[in-house]
Amino acid sequence: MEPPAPQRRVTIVDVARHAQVSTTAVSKVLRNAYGASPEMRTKVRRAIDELGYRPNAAARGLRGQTYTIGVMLPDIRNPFFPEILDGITGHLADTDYQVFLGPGGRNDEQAEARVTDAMIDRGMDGIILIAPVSSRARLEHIASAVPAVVVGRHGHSTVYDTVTDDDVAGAAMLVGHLVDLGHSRIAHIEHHESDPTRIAEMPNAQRAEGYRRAMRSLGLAEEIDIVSTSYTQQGGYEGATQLLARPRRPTAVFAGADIVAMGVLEALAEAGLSVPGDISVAGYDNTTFASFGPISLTSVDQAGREIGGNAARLLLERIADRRKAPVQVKLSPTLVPRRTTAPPPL
Amino acid sequence: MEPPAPQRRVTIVDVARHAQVSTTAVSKVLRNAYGASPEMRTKVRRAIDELGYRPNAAARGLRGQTYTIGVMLPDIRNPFFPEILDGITGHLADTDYQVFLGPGGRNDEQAEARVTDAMIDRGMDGIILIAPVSSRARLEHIASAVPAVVVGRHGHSTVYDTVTDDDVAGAAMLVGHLVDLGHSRIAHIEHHESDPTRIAEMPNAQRAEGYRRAMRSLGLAEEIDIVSTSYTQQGGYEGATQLLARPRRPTAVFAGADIVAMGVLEALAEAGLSVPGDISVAGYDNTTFASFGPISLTSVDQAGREIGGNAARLLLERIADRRKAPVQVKLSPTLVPRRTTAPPPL
DNA sequence: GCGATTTTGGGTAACGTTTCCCATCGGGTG
DNA sequence: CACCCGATGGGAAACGTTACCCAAAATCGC
Repeated sequence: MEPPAPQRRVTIVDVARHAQVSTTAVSKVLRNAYGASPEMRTKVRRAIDELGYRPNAAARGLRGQTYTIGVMLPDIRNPFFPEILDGITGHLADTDYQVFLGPGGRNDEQAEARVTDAMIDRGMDGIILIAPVSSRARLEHIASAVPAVVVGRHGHSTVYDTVTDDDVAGAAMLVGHLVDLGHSRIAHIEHHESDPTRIAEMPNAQRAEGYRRAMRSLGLAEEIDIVSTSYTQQGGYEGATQLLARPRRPTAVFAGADIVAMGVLEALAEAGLSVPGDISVAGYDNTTFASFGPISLTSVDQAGREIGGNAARLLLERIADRRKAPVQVKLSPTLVPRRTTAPPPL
Repeated sequence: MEPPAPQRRVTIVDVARHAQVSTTAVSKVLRNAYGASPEMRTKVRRAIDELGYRPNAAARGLRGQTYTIGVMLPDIRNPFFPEILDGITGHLADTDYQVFLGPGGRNDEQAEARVTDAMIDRGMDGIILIAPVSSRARLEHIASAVPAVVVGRHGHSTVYDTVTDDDVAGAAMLVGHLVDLGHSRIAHIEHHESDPTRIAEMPNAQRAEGYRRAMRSLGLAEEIDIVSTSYTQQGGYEGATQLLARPRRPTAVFAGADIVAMGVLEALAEAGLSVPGDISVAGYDNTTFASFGPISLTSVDQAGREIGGNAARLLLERIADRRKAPVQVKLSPTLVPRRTTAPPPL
């Protein structure tokens, strides 16, 4: 008794033999290439179905395309990514491309390098980098090896396309909202960024800049008050603690990200302050939990699906023509007022 | 002026020439295979570094391994997955394997099939399926094509290993906790499952079963009250609405998942009921937002990292020996009491 | 009708690795 | 000193697909 033979996979040769044609013909049919008559097509397709043939991606990759798109995701916990991903997969659903996600590590350039290298090694046809923290040079290096689209990094490049949300405008909208409610002492918690090559490109910097500009243009330059921590719950907690220690406490806190706002809410609750009665709080990203009843956080919604859809579209265009001129798409966020913002106490 | 040649990638042949050895020798060094002297190894490694050579995964895949592990993720929004993923990547960090995530679709067997087929087409060395909804037959089919580990499906198989959390025990712990607080009218919101081939295998069914058994063994068989909706926020909202319409309202609601509990909290808030003053609420999964200050949801923590770590370990073992006997690992959850549960109103 | 052109189909050489061999070389054994 | 053996290195054939050709047949233009 032999062990059951590990059943060799059906190859293009098997299909060719079964359909009584050449492998070239089968290949042409598979790729909808020129040079196959309608009868040939139906004959081959029938053989494919009968044998349950599926092309071997490795063999294809050796010759060129792998029909695979890589999406680098630095932090899978960021609840904002699913929206982008939906946009990407939605756009790619009708194509032959398959999307795979490469998990990076939070703020970890090395992990990003590892993942992107792995994608390149695997001959992926294109890469979408979501909010990468890698240096500009590194991004250009990647893009020179494979068609790439960068999401969430402001700043132009000659080799890759970018899709961003207008963070400056979003921050300004939020400040406007708070001012309309009657606030003037509005503080901001930002993510600390030290690397000079990245500084202006990162969304956190843009949000802080949008905050500054809006405050100035609304005549509140004197009230500008920024605390630098990080875009984490912990960062929000610490930031709020610092703000509460101010002699003149702010009446509203604009946290640079929803997760930061969570930390702020926690600190305020511990301090016995009510939201929005004593102090208003707003986040950014409109993540899933922002809408949860007990939280109901005022936030700014980035058009996640559109970001993803645009990224996918640009990538396909770049795959089709690697030397096309790079495009920058900037989308507009929308304000989502909820129950954590209200007029300041009298 | 030529356009800059698209700079051919460095191949094993280039390395061999540069080191003045055969490609065979380079290959041996790369794979730490037998038949290369120490001097040969250093010489080749130097050439690899100098040229910045990286092996082409497609070519490797054509001959055998791709050093790629696929993780199928049906719902990227489920905030419980990152823990599992951390466990997986942590376990695989020191190996040559690279992890890629394949996004499925919520409760979408077809999407799962598409992703898993794509993984097989790409010659991935092994696949981890997280909480798949596919039929048993389909899972066995996958596992017969490639080493596979299934996470979150109870029920044994002869071809794949499984890693699960003891959902029956987790549900029982939660019921015990509520009973200890003094509750007896404890209702449960479950995810409706109709497919008979899956029914006993799915975690939702196990949680409901754990609830039933615990209620019975605590002498509360009469009080068993299950509402069947779905594991979504909407499902929680609807479930709670149904429960509030009961003539004898429950004093505690055990939602089958944290996200369900969010819907419950929303419905209760709308009904003007306070939590936990009027009614206690508990979830399951201990997702990130459960710990947020304003929510502070009592939940059950699955040992996510351990689940992932075990899955990765079992997969590597199975890759090493495809005919080893299948293993079932069942881990124990822990209760995380927070502020949404308290003694019932008098 | 006849040369020119288009359509149709296939042969075959890559692509970059791995793996199965075999050849060579030193040195130990009888 | 003949023989054998282990260690070391390399030649060459796959792996499954695509793309560049070329040949034959069918169609077209006049």
